[in-house]
Amino acid sequence: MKSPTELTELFRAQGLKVTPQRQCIFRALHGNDRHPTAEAIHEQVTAEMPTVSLRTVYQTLHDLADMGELVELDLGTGSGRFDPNLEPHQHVVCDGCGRVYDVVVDVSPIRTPRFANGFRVDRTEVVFRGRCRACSAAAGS
Amino acid sequence: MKSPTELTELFRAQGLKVTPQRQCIFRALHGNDRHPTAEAIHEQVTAEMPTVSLRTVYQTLHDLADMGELVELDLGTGSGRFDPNLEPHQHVVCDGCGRVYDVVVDVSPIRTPRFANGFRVDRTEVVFRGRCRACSAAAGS
DNA sequence: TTCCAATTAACAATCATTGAAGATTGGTGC
DNA sequence: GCACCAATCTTCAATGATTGTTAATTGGAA
Repeated sequence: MKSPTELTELFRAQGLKVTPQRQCIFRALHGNDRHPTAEAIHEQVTAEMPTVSLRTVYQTLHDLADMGELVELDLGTGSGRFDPNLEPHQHVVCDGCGRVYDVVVDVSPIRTPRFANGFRVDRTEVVFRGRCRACSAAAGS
Repeated sequence: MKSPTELTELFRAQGLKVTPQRQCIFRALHGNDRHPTAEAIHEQVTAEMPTVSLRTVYQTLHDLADMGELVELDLGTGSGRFDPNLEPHQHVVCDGCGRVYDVVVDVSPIRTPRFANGFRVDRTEVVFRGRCRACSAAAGS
């Protein structure tokens, strides 16, 4: 994702308004590697601007995703997550607490299958699932 | 997933009751490679037994998943899906219609990363996303 | 046939997300 | 600076998937 300053310019260039709410959301996302949910961003934003609605957060998050500045993730943790990291990378998901971490692994050795039925593969996702140390200890086993 | 007959024995052996509802659900799942949602199974089941509730379908599906006879999938298509195919395989998901297909690809060349933070990886999922022929045509591009 | 724990159906409730509508406000043009 | 209008905001209702609760029903062992 671009920096808040660059996003401001980008929004203006597209005829979109740069509201204080949006700027606050930009800041909450910038450099955020926690794969936040809309709810998480909303909490962070309302700490600074208590009146911002969850609806506005969803709206802006989707706007950014549509512009390609964010990637929306559905990793089966119950709610959508937003990733400002646009570099090629994979995700590690804890089955216990749902936390998501980044990893960079070379997935090029996976040969993309070709399908007789004309399915066109756009992208290959690799997800590593397991338990973080804390959840591993908590769950026993 | 085991056959309906084997599941009947398995349930009895575990002190669980084998009701007509459950047997009907077993049959709906047996050999089903469509990665059905609970809703889809419910439709199939009510065609035969109109009074079976969606709640019962969810319950039985989760019971089977807990017993390891089904794998619950969350592929970001809006609702959970259930896969009776217990062989190692991967999924192909259409971004347009949400349909899910199976593929077998060798994922062994992916080296499971080791983490300094003690994260223990249990399994590696590979998902191919794109569009089936019909959705590809419909979306243009 | 009896009996009880397991199961069921019905219904309310939850959670994440989206739709709608009226009030507010960036920011361009004067 | 000021007016104006489309873009944006908040509020609140609605949706869809899933789960909790409870009272009634029913497998299947004794």
